[in-house]
Amino acid sequence: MAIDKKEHIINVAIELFSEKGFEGTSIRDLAAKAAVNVAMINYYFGSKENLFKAMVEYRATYIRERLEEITNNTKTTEIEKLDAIIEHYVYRFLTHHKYHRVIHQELLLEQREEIHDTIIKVFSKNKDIIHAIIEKGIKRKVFKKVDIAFTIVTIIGTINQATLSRSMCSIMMDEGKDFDLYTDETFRKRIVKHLKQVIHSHLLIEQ
Amino acid sequence: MAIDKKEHIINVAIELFSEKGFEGTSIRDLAAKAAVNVAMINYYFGSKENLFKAMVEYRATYIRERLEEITNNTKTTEIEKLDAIIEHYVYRFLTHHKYHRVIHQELLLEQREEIHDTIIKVFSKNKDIIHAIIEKGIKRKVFKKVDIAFTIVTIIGTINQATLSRSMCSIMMDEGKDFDLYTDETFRKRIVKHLKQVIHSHLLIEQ
DNA sequence: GTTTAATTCAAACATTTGTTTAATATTTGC
DNA sequence: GCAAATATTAAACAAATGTTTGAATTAAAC
Repeated sequence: MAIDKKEHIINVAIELFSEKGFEGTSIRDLAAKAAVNVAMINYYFGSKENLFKAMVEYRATYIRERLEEITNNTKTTEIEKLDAIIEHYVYRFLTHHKYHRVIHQELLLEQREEIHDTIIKVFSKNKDIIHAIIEKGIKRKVFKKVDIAFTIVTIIGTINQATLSRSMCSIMMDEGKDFDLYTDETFRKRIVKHLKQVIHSHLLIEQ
Repeated sequence: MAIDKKEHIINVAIELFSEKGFEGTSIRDLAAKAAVNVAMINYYFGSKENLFKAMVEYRATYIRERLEEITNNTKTTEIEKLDAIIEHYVYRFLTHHKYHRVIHQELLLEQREEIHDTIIKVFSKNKDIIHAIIEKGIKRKVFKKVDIAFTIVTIIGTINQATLSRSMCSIMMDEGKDFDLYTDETFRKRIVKHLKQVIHSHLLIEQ
Protein backbone atom coordinates (compact mmCIF):
# COMPACT_ATOMS: atom_id res chain seq x y z
CA MET A 1 0.00 0.00 0.00
CA ALA A 2 2.70 2.43 1.09
CA ILE A 3 4.99 1.24 -1.71
CA ASP A 4 2.31 1.81 -4.32
CA LYS A 5 1.83 5.35 -3.11
CA LYS A 6 5.55 6.01 -3.03
CA GLU A 7 5.86 4.76 -6.58
CA HIS A 8 2.92 6.87 -7.61
CA ILE A 9 4.54 10.00 -6.17
CA ILE A 10 7.83 9.17 -7.90
CA ASN A 11 6.05 8.80 -11.22
CA VAL A 12 4.34 12.15 -10.80
CA ALA A 13 7.72 13.63 -9.87
CA ILE A 14 9.25 12.30 -13.10
CA GLU A 15 6.40 13.91 -15.02
CA LEU A 16 6.73 17.32 -13.34
CA PHE A 17 10.52 17.49 -12.99
CA SER A 18 10.87 16.70 -16.69
CA GLU A 19 8.45 19.50 -17.59
CA LYS A 20 9.42 22.20 -15.12
CA GLY A 21 12.75 21.08 -13.72
CA PHE A 22 13.51 20.33 -10.09
CA GLU A 23 13.51 23.90 -8.75
CA GLY A 24 10.60 24.80 -11.01
CA THR A 25 8.39 22.17 -9.41
CA SER A 26 6.88 22.92 -6.01
CA ILE A 27 5.89 20.33 -3.45
CA ARG A 28 2.38 21.71 -3.70
CA ASP A 29 2.26 21.23 -7.50
CA LEU A 30 3.44 17.71 -6.94
CA ALA A 31 0.99 16.92 -4.16
CA ALA A 32 -1.89 18.31 -6.19
CA LYS A 33 -1.03 16.27 -9.29
CA ALA A 34 -0.47 13.13 -7.24
CA ALA A 35 -3.68 13.81 -5.29
CA VAL A 36 -1.99 13.48 -1.93
CA ASN A 37 -1.49 15.87 0.95
CA VAL A 38 1.63 18.09 0.84
CA ALA A 39 2.85 16.64 4.10
CA MET A 40 2.87 13.14 2.63
CA ILE A 41 5.91 13.85 0.48
CA ASN A 42 8.02 14.74 3.49
CA TYR A 43 6.45 11.90 5.43
CA TYR A 44 7.51 9.34 2.83
CA PHE A 45 10.76 10.79 1.52
CA GLY A 46 11.95 13.18 4.21
CA SER A 47 12.56 16.08 1.83
CA LYS A 48 12.12 17.25 -1.73
CA GLU A 49 15.74 16.42 -2.49
CA ASN A 50 15.36 12.93 -1.08
CA LEU A 51 12.37 12.40 -3.33
CA PHE A 52 14.63 13.37 -6.21
CA LYS A 53 17.25 10.86 -5.07
CA ALA A 54 14.63 8.14 -4.80
CA MET A 55 13.39 9.05 -8.27
CA VAL A 56 16.86 8.83 -9.80
CA GLU A 57 17.60 5.49 -8.17
CA TYR A 58 14.19 4.16 -9.13
CA ARG A 59 15.33 3.37 -12.67
CA ALA A 60 19.05 3.93 -12.32
CA THR A 61 20.38 0.63 -13.58
CA TYR A 62 17.57 -0.53 -15.82
CA ILE A 63 19.65 -0.24 -19.01
CA ARG A 64 22.64 -2.11 -17.61
CA GLU A 65 21.07 -5.57 -17.58
CA ARG A 66 20.33 -5.45 -21.27
CA LEU A 67 23.81 -4.11 -22.03
CA GLU A 68 25.41 -7.02 -20.21
CA GLU A 69 23.07 -9.46 -21.92
CA ILE A 70 24.23 -8.10 -25.26
CA THR A 71 27.91 -8.24 -24.29
CA ASN A 72 27.74 -11.77 -22.98
CA ASN A 73 26.12 -13.16 -26.11
CA THR A 74 29.00 -15.10 -27.64
CA LYS A 75 27.23 -15.70 -30.93
CA THR A 76 27.22 -12.09 -32.08
CA THR A 77 29.99 -10.01 -33.68
CA GLU A 78 31.04 -6.59 -32.37
CA ILE A 79 29.05 -4.67 -34.96
CA GLU A 80 25.97 -6.75 -34.21
CA LYS A 81 26.41 -5.94 -30.54
CA LEU A 82 26.61 -2.22 -31.29
CA ASP A 83 23.52 -2.48 -33.47
CA ALA A 84 21.65 -4.12 -30.61
CA ILE A 85 22.85 -1.43 -28.21
CA ILE A 86 21.68 1.34 -30.54
CA GLU A 87 18.28 -0.30 -30.86
CA HIS A 88 17.97 -0.71 -27.13
CA TYR A 89 19.10 2.83 -26.27
CA VAL A 90 16.73 4.43 -28.76
CA TYR A 91 13.86 2.30 -27.51
CA ARG A 92 14.57 3.13 -23.87
CA PHE A 93 15.10 6.84 -24.44
CA LEU A 94 11.83 7.07 -26.33
CA THR A 95 9.70 5.07 -23.92
CA HIS A 96 11.24 6.69 -20.82
CA HIS A 97 12.01 10.08 -22.33
CA LYS A 98 10.72 11.98 -19.31
CA TYR A 99 13.02 10.17 -16.94
CA HIS A 100 15.97 10.68 -19.24
CA ARG A 101 15.17 14.37 -19.57
CA VAL A 102 15.36 14.76 -15.78
CA ILE A 103 18.63 12.84 -15.64
CA HIS A 104 20.05 14.89 -18.48
CA GLN A 105 19.11 18.16 -16.79
CA GLU A 106 20.71 17.12 -13.54
CA LEU A 107 23.83 16.09 -15.40
CA LEU A 108 24.10 19.60 -16.86
CA LEU A 109 23.46 21.48 -13.64
CA GLU A 110 25.77 19.61 -11.28
CA GLN A 111 23.92 21.11 -8.34
CA ARG A 112 23.11 18.24 -6.01
CA GLU A 113 26.40 16.40 -5.63
CA GLU A 114 25.14 13.07 -4.36
CA ILE A 115 22.53 12.73 -7.12
CA HIS A 116 25.03 13.84 -9.70
CA ASP A 117 27.49 11.17 -8.56
CA THR A 118 24.85 8.46 -8.82
CA ILE A 119 24.08 9.41 -12.41
CA ILE A 120 27.75 9.67 -13.29
CA LYS A 121 28.49 6.22 -11.89
CA VAL A 122 25.67 4.57 -13.81
CA PHE A 123 26.68 6.27 -17.01
CA SER A 124 30.34 5.48 -16.52
CA LYS A 125 29.70 1.76 -16.25
CA ASN A 126 27.56 1.72 -19.36
CA LYS A 127 30.28 3.60 -21.20
CA ASP A 128 32.87 1.01 -20.18
CA ILE A 129 30.74 -1.78 -21.62
CA ILE A 130 30.42 -0.06 -24.99
CA HIS A 131 34.09 0.92 -24.91
CA ALA A 132 35.14 -2.69 -24.47
CA ILE A 133 33.12 -3.81 -27.47
CA ILE A 134 34.61 -1.20 -29.81
CA GLU A 135 38.09 -1.90 -28.46
CA LYS A 136 37.71 -5.58 -29.23
CA GLY A 137 36.50 -4.81 -32.74
CA ILE A 138 39.60 -2.72 -33.33
CA LYS A 139 41.90 -5.42 -31.96
CA ARG A 140 40.21 -7.98 -34.19
CA LYS A 141 40.83 -5.58 -37.11
CA VAL A 142 37.20 -5.48 -38.17
CA PHE A 143 36.94 -1.86 -36.93
CA LYS A 144 39.02 1.12 -37.95
CA LYS A 145 41.28 2.70 -35.31
CA VAL A 146 38.77 5.36 -34.31
CA ASP A 147 38.56 7.66 -31.31
CA ILE A 148 36.54 5.32 -29.09
CA ALA A 149 35.49 7.88 -26.49
CA PHE A 150 34.07 10.26 -29.09
CA THR A 151 32.44 7.43 -30.99
CA ILE A 152 30.38 6.77 -27.88
CA VAL A 153 29.75 10.52 -27.60
CA THR A 154 28.32 10.46 -31.12
CA ILE A 155 26.03 7.53 -30.35
CA ILE A 156 24.66 8.95 -27.11
CA GLY A 157 24.70 12.53 -28.42
CA THR A 158 22.67 11.67 -31.50
CA ILE A 159 20.06 9.83 -29.46
CA ASN A 160 19.88 12.60 -26.86
CA GLN A 161 19.55 15.27 -29.52
CA ALA A 162 16.82 13.34 -31.29
CA THR A 163 14.74 12.44 -28.27
CA LEU A 164 15.19 14.96 -25.44
CA SER A 165 13.39 17.97 -26.83
CA ARG A 166 10.02 17.68 -28.50
CA SER A 167 10.23 21.05 -30.21
CA MET A 168 13.82 20.55 -31.35
CA CYS A 169 12.69 17.34 -32.92
CA SER A 170 9.71 18.97 -34.62
CA ILE A 171 12.04 21.44 -36.33
CA MET A 172 14.42 18.76 -37.42
CA MET A 173 11.68 16.58 -38.83
CA ASP A 174 9.65 19.44 -40.28
CA GLU A 175 6.67 17.97 -38.50
CA GLY A 176 3.67 19.73 -36.99
CA LYS A 177 2.99 20.03 -33.30
CA ASP A 178 0.48 17.18 -33.32
CA PHE A 179 3.17 14.69 -34.30
CA ASP A 180 4.16 12.56 -31.30
CA LEU A 181 7.71 11.39 -31.77
CA TYR A 182 7.64 9.30 -28.62
CA THR A 183 5.11 6.83 -29.92
CA ASP A 184 5.71 7.06 -33.67
CA GLU A 185 7.16 3.76 -34.88
CA THR A 186 8.50 5.07 -38.18
CA PHE A 187 10.33 7.84 -36.33
CA ARG A 188 12.01 5.32 -34.05
CA LYS A 189 13.06 3.17 -36.98
CA ARG A 190 14.41 6.22 -38.76
CA ILE A 191 16.75 7.14 -35.91
CA VAL A 192 17.94 3.58 -35.57
CA LYS A 193 18.53 3.22 -39.31
CA HIS A 194 20.44 6.50 -39.48
CA LEU A 195 22.58 5.86 -36.45
CA LYS A 196 23.49 2.33 -37.50
CA GLN A 197 24.45 3.69 -40.91
CA VAL A 198 26.67 6.37 -39.34
CA ILE A 199 28.36 3.92 -36.99
CA HIS A 200 28.84 1.29 -39.68
CA SER A 201 30.58 3.60 -42.13
CA HIS A 202 32.56 5.10 -39.27
CA LEU A 203 33.75 1.79 -37.87
CA LEU A 204 33.72 -0.97 -40.47
CA ILE A 205 36.87 -1.32 -42.53
CA GLU A 206 35.19 -2.73 -45.63
CA GLN A 207 31.53 -2.32 -46.34
CA MET B 1 27.37 53.62 -18.87
CA ALA B 2 23.89 52.13 -18.61
CA ILE B 3 24.64 49.76 -21.49
CA ASP B 4 27.83 48.58 -19.82
CA LYS B 5 25.95 47.80 -16.65
CA LYS B 6 23.16 46.03 -18.52
CA GLU B 7 25.74 43.95 -20.34
CA HIS B 8 27.48 43.20 -17.07
CA ILE B 9 24.23 41.97 -15.51
CA ILE B 10 23.51 39.82 -18.57
CA ASN B 11 26.96 38.24 -18.34
CA VAL B 12 26.46 37.44 -14.68
CA ALA B 13 23.05 36.01 -15.58
CA ILE B 14 24.64 33.71 -18.17
CA GLU B 15 27.08 32.56 -15.52
CA LEU B 16 24.44 31.83 -12.86
CA PHE B 17 21.67 30.50 -15.10
CA SER B 18 24.11 28.05 -16.64
CA GLU B 19 25.15 26.82 -13.20
CA LYS B 20 21.87 26.81 -11.32
CA GLY B 21 19.22 27.13 -14.00
CA PHE B 22 16.71 29.95 -14.34
CA GLU B 23 14.43 29.02 -11.43
CA GLY B 24 17.41 28.02 -9.34
CA THR B 25 18.90 31.50 -9.56
CA SER B 26 17.41 34.22 -7.39
CA ILE B 27 17.46 37.92 -8.19
CA ARG B 28 19.39 38.40 -4.95
CA ASP B 29 22.08 35.87 -5.96
CA LEU B 30 22.37 37.69 -9.23
CA ALA B 31 22.51 41.18 -7.72
CA ALA B 32 25.13 40.07 -5.22
CA LYS B 33 27.37 38.49 -7.87
CA ALA B 34 26.95 41.49 -10.18
CA ALA B 35 27.53 43.85 -7.25
CA VAL B 36 24.41 45.87 -7.96
CA ASN B 37 21.26 46.56 -5.95
CA VAL B 38 18.44 44.02 -6.32
CA ALA B 39 16.12 46.74 -7.57
CA MET B 40 18.45 47.51 -10.49
CA ILE B 41 17.55 44.31 -12.27
CA ASN B 42 13.89 45.21 -12.38
CA TYR B 43 14.79 48.81 -13.14
CA TYR B 44 16.78 47.83 -16.22
CA PHE B 45 14.92 44.76 -17.45
CA GLY B 46 11.44 45.03 -15.92
CA SER B 47 11.42 41.46 -14.59
CA LYS B 48 13.53 38.38 -14.12
CA GLU B 49 11.95 36.81 -17.19
CA ASN B 50 12.70 39.87 -19.28
CA LEU B 51 16.32 39.68 -18.21
CA PHE B 52 16.28 36.12 -19.48
CA LYS B 53 14.82 37.27 -22.79
CA ALA B 54 17.46 39.99 -23.10
CA MET B 55 20.13 37.42 -22.30
CA VAL B 56 18.92 35.01 -24.98
CA GLU B 57 18.71 37.73 -27.64
CA TYR B 58 22.08 39.10 -26.62
CA ARG B 59 23.93 36.45 -28.60
CA ALA B 60 21.03 34.92 -30.51
CA THR B 61 22.29 35.27 -34.05
CA TYR B 62 26.02 35.34 -33.55
CA ILE B 63 26.59 32.00 -35.26
CA ARG B 64 24.46 32.87 -38.30
CA GLU B 65 26.85 35.40 -39.83
CA ARG B 66 29.65 32.87 -40.01
CA LEU B 67 27.31 30.21 -41.40
CA GLU B 68 26.24 32.52 -44.22
CA GLU B 69 29.83 33.50 -44.87
CA ILE B 70 30.68 29.81 -45.26
CA THR B 71 27.69 29.16 -47.54
CA ASN B 72 28.37 32.11 -49.78
CA ASN B 73 31.98 31.19 -50.40
CA THR B 74 31.82 29.97 -54.01
CA LYS B 75 35.34 28.56 -53.97
CA THR B 76 34.63 25.75 -51.50
CA THR B 77 33.02 22.34 -52.05
CA GLU B 78 30.13 21.05 -49.93
CA ILE B 79 32.34 18.89 -47.75
CA GLU B 80 34.72 21.78 -47.17
CA LYS B 81 31.76 23.89 -46.11
CA LEU B 82 30.63 21.23 -43.64
CA ASP B 83 34.17 20.98 -42.27
CA ALA B 84 34.22 24.73 -41.73
CA ILE B 85 30.81 24.57 -40.02
CA ILE B 86 31.98 21.80 -37.69
CA GLU B 87 35.08 23.80 -36.78
CA HIS B 88 33.05 26.89 -36.14
CA TYR B 89 30.37 25.19 -34.09
CA VAL B 90 32.88 23.41 -31.88
CA TYR B 91 34.80 26.63 -31.38
CA ARG B 92 31.69 28.60 -30.49
CA PHE B 93 30.21 25.96 -28.20
CA LEU B 94 33.49 25.73 -26.31
CA THR B 95 34.13 29.45 -25.93
CA HIS B 96 30.51 30.24 -25.12
CA HIS B 97 29.62 26.99 -23.40
CA LYS B 98 27.78 28.70 -20.55
CA TYR B 99 25.47 30.53 -22.90
CA HIS B 100 24.80 27.37 -24.86
CA ARG B 101 24.07 25.45 -21.70
CA VAL B 102 21.39 27.97 -20.77
CA ILE B 103 19.89 27.82 -24.26
CA HIS B 104 19.96 24.04 -24.20
CA GLN B 105 18.20 23.90 -20.85
CA GLU B 106 15.48 26.25 -22.00
CA LEU B 107 15.02 24.17 -25.12
CA LEU B 108 14.38 21.11 -22.98
CA LEU B 109 12.00 22.74 -20.54
CA GLU B 110 9.70 24.58 -22.96
CA GLN B 111 8.45 26.69 -20.08
CA ARG B 112 8.62 30.31 -21.25
CA GLU B 113 6.95 30.27 -24.63
CA GLU B 114 8.31 33.51 -26.05
CA ILE B 115 11.91 32.66 -25.17
CA HIS B 116 11.48 29.15 -26.45
CA ASP B 117 10.20 30.47 -29.77
CA THR B 118 13.18 32.79 -30.15
CA ILE B 119 15.59 29.91 -29.64
CA ILE B 120 13.65 27.67 -31.98
CA LYS B 121 13.63 30.28 -34.76
CA VAL B 122 17.38 30.88 -34.54
CA PHE B 123 18.07 27.19 -34.55
CA SER B 124 15.66 26.52 -37.38
CA LYS B 125 17.40 28.99 -39.69
CA ASN B 126 20.82 27.55 -38.96
CA LYS B 127 19.46 24.10 -39.66
CA ASP B 128 18.12 25.24 -43.03
CA ILE B 129 21.54 26.52 -44.04
CA ILE B 130 23.24 23.23 -43.22
CA HIS B 131 20.39 21.29 -44.82
CA ALA B 132 20.83 23.17 -48.10
CA ILE B 133 24.54 22.35 -48.22
CA ILE B 134 24.02 18.61 -47.71
CA GLU B 135 21.14 18.59 -50.18
CA LYS B 136 23.33 20.20 -52.84
CA GLY B 137 26.08 17.65 -52.18
CA ILE B 138 23.58 14.85 -52.74
CA LYS B 139 22.27 16.44 -55.93
CA ARG B 140 25.82 16.83 -57.22
CA LYS B 141 26.32 13.13 -56.41
CA VAL B 142 29.34 13.72 -54.20
CA PHE B 143 27.30 12.77 -51.12
CA LYS B 144 25.40 9.58 -50.44
CA LYS B 145 21.60 9.77 -50.20
CA VAL B 146 21.57 10.09 -46.42
CA ASP B 147 18.88 11.14 -43.97
CA ILE B 148 19.71 14.84 -43.98
CA ALA B 149 17.72 15.81 -40.88
CA PHE B 150 19.36 13.16 -38.73
CA THR B 151 22.78 13.91 -40.15
CA ILE B 152 22.40 17.39 -38.69
CA VAL B 153 21.16 15.83 -35.47
CA THR B 154 24.37 13.81 -35.29
CA ILE B 155 26.55 16.87 -35.85
CA ILE B 156 24.83 19.05 -33.26
CA GLY B 157 24.20 16.13 -30.91
CA THR B 158 27.85 15.11 -30.86
CA ILE B 159 28.99 18.65 -30.14
CA ASN B 160 26.36 19.13 -27.45
CA GLN B 161 27.21 15.85 -25.80
CA ALA B 162 30.92 16.67 -25.83
CA THR B 163 30.69 20.22 -24.56
CA LEU B 164 27.59 20.78 -22.42
CA SER B 165 28.46 18.84 -19.30
CA ARG B 166 31.87 19.09 -17.70
CA SER B 167 31.49 15.92 -15.67
CA MET B 168 30.05 13.91 -18.56
CA CYS B 169 33.06 14.94 -20.55
CA SER B 170 35.47 13.96 -17.77
CA ILE B 171 34.05 10.45 -17.76
CA MET B 172 34.24 10.14 -21.50
CA MET B 173 37.82 11.35 -21.66
CA ASP B 174 38.94 9.55 -18.49
CA GLU B 175 40.38 12.84 -17.34
CA GLY B 176 40.65 14.19 -13.79
CA LYS B 177 38.61 17.02 -12.42
CA ASP B 178 41.41 19.56 -12.92
CA PHE B 179 41.25 19.11 -16.69
CA ASP B 180 39.55 22.12 -18.30
CA LEU B 181 37.99 21.00 -21.54
CA TYR B 182 36.84 24.49 -22.43
CA THR B 183 40.32 25.86 -22.90
CA ASP B 184 42.24 22.72 -23.84
CA GLU B 185 43.36 23.02 -27.46
CA THR B 186 44.06 19.34 -28.01
CA PHE B 187 40.59 18.49 -26.77
CA ARG B 188 39.02 20.89 -29.27
CA LYS B 189 41.06 19.46 -32.11
CA ARG B 190 40.11 15.95 -31.06
CA ILE B 191 36.37 16.63 -31.30
CA VAL B 192 36.79 18.35 -34.65
CA LYS B 193 38.93 15.53 -36.04
CA HIS B 194 36.49 12.88 -34.87
CA LEU B 195 33.38 14.63 -36.12
CA LYS B 196 34.87 15.41 -39.53
CA GLN B 197 35.87 11.76 -39.80
CA VAL B 198 32.36 10.59 -38.92
CA ILE B 199 30.71 12.99 -41.34
CA HIS B 200 33.17 12.23 -44.15
CA SER B 201 32.68 8.49 -44.03
CA HIS B 202 28.93 9.01 -43.61
CA LEU B 203 28.56 11.37 -46.57
CA LEU B 204 31.33 10.95 -49.10
CA ILE B 205 30.72 8.36 -51.81
CA GLU B 206 34.38 7.47 -52.38
CA GLN B 207 37.06 8.18 -49.89
C1' DG C 1 -12.09 -5.18 21.25
C1' DT C 2 -8.50 -2.71 22.84
C1' DT C 3 -3.86 -1.07 22.17
C1' DT C 4 -0.28 0.21 19.33
C1' DA C 5 1.57 1.76 15.17
C1' DA C 6 1.18 3.84 10.72
C1' DT C 7 -1.09 7.09 7.86
C1' DT C 8 -3.48 11.33 6.58
C1' DC C 9 -4.78 15.97 7.12
C1' DA C 10 -5.39 21.20 7.68
C1' DA C 11 -2.98 24.64 9.63
C1' DA C 12 1.02 27.03 10.91
C1' DC C 13 6.14 27.89 10.50
C1' DA C 14 10.00 30.44 9.09
C1' DT C 15 12.39 31.61 4.79
C1' DT C 16 12.86 32.97 0.40
C1' DT C 17 10.94 34.56 -3.63
C1' DG C 18 10.17 38.48 -7.39
C1' DT C 19 8.71 43.02 -7.28
C1' DT C 20 7.56 47.82 -5.80
C1' DT C 21 8.11 52.01 -3.30
C1' DA C 22 9.65 56.32 -2.07
C1' DA C 23 13.55 58.78 -0.80
C1' DT C 24 18.27 60.00 -2.14
C1' DA C 25 22.08 60.61 -5.24
C1' DT C 26 24.01 61.37 -9.70
C1' DT C 27 24.19 62.73 -14.39
C1' DT C 28 22.59 65.39 -18.29
C1' DG C 29 20.98 69.32 -21.09
C1' DC C 30 20.86 74.02 -21.38
C1' DG D 1 24.68 76.55 -11.96
C1' DC D 2 20.16 75.04 -12.14
C1' DA D 3 16.33 72.08 -13.56
C1' DA D 4 14.96 67.68 -15.42
C1' DA D 5 15.90 63.24 -16.21
C1' DT D 6 18.23 59.17 -14.87
C1' DA D 7 20.31 56.04 -11.60
C1' DT D 8 20.76 53.99 -7.07
C1' DT D 9 19.44 52.67 -2.62
C1' DA D 10 17.36 50.37 1.74
C1' DA D 11 13.14 49.00 3.16
C1' DA D 12 8.77 47.02 2.62
C1' DC D 13 5.35 44.02 0.06
C1' DA D 14 2.66 40.12 -0.89
C1' DA D 15 2.97 35.63 -2.52
C1' DA D 16 5.19 31.22 -2.69
C1' DT D 17 8.45 28.10 -0.95
C1' DG D 18 9.96 23.56 1.78
C1' DT D 19 9.05 21.80 6.10
C1' DT D 20 6.91 20.79 10.71
C1' DT D 21 3.25 20.22 13.94
C1' DG D 22 -0.28 18.03 16.39
C1' DA D 23 -4.61 16.28 16.06
C1' DA D 24 -7.57 12.89 13.60
C1' DT D 25 -8.18 8.80 11.09
C1' DT D 26 -7.13 4.21 9.62
C1' DA D 27 -4.75 -0.23 9.85
C1' DA D 28 -2.26 -3.90 12.34
C1' DA D 29 -1.17 -6.70 16.32
C1' DC D 30 -2.41 -9.20 20.06
